[in-house]
Amino acid sequence: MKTSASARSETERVTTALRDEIIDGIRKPGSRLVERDLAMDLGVSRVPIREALKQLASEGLVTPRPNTWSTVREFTTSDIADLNEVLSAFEVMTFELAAQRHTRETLSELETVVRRGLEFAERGDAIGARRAAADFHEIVTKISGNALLVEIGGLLSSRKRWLLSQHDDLSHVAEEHSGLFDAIARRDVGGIKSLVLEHLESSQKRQIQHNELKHREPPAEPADDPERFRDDDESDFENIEETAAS
Amino acid sequence: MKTSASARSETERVTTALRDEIIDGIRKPGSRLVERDLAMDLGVSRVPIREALKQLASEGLVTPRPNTWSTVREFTTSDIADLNEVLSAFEVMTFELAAQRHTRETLSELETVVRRGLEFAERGDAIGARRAAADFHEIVTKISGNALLVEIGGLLSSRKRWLLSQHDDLSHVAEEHSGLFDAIARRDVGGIKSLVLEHLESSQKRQIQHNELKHREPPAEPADDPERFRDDDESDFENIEETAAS
DNA sequence: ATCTTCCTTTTTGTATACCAGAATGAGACA
DNA sequence: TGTCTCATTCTGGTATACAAAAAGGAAGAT
Repeated sequence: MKTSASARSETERVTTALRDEIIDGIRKPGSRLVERDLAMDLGVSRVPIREALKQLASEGLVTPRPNTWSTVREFTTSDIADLNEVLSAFEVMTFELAAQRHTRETLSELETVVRRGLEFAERGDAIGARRAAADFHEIVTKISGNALLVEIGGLLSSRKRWLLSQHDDLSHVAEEHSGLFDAIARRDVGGIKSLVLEHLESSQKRQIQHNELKHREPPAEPADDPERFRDDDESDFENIEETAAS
Repeated sequence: MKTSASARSETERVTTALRDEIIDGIRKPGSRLVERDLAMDLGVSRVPIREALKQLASEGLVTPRPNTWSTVREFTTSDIADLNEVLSAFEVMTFELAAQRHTRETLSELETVVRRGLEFAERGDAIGARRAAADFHEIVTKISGNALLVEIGGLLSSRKRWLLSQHDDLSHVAEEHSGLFDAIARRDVGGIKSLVLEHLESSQKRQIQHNELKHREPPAEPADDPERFRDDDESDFENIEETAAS
């Protein structure tokens, strides 16, 4: 039961398990993540749990609070706006680089995934389509040839997966990926930017549309902030100034 | 002085200490980071050390290897190229947003730092100038108003500090920061991009100039990647490895 | 002399137990 | 009703132990 699959360490297994549970909505936003409980749940000691929680915190899926339990992150509309904003810069860059640097092999790998995505979408397999969509972006990042970009892509991948999990109409996504693939294939470095931005924008619209419908009930506090400013959570985050001293 | 009272946890203290030692070159690239030894060195148990190492690995300052010791990261020219590439997208976005979203208060805070940088540079205080330069970028990121951008900026900050530590002529940097500040102040969203790119480029030139070639081999893969050259000259001598450990 | 193979050492990964201190939550008190 | 106090709950950290994996070296084979 615990020896599920190809995982090299307990920490990794735990991290993967928790991440999936959070993204799949099994762990509700705002719910407590208590180390001892998780340790018993997953049949390991507190050590791997601690490391997993730290990792997931860095991926933005859990909200740690000093000296107390962590919680499953509650994404606000402003969080999502920030994410889309960042994505619009990073993805453009990634695709432009990929269009320049792809090779025969990497391109055919990408084509396979695009095809798979289209098939899944056509026959209504949301889970498969989502996986293909995530794979597509991951492979494009790899093709970009920039190791740091891959790293950042990995950091953002959980959030991206979360975004994808928020809307179920994946057919547009698959088609747009197909168009993006074509642009990469013909090395259309100049034209790919607008395609990427359109892709993000249309994806964004579907998020909002879908999001407003499933308005989750406040787990604790109805922290509704229509403004751009974040009200709560000013405590964590590295203190910017602090060490000034001089 | 160095260890100001602002450290909240052992892990944080350890992380800061190790990070500084690595960036300042006290810990040589490639040297071993053994948990038990570090624990004794820094007078703590293995747990904070482990967490610090994990953190620093995510910041790209240490290279972890499964089931063995970590090492201080050896930056290759390709690593630096990747970093500059990412930075050129990241910083442009950051500054464009900052130019749009700054307020009276944040602007004056920024001005203070710019002034400080100029003063330090003028009187040849490299350490102070470097700190001011790092602060400048950090504050601009904050002004951008995008929490995720701040997060990514934090992740990249160690690498940026490392870059800064590689060249000692900080007067250009301070002056360019002053120019960037002006552009932000006058909300010159259209014109700031070229300024940022120039800033990065000139900084990059000084890096190369100062940076003696110390390469390592890129991951074993035949570079089917003709566009891009990262000047591989021969060498890759049996690197110094952990000659010292002192 | 160089390449394998085997064995010892080193070091991490994980478990377990325990403690101090901070945050929480509930009850006492004004 | 509000706030103060205090027990409880958790985390952050220490210490210790042990299995498993990698590294390093030595013996043996070619």
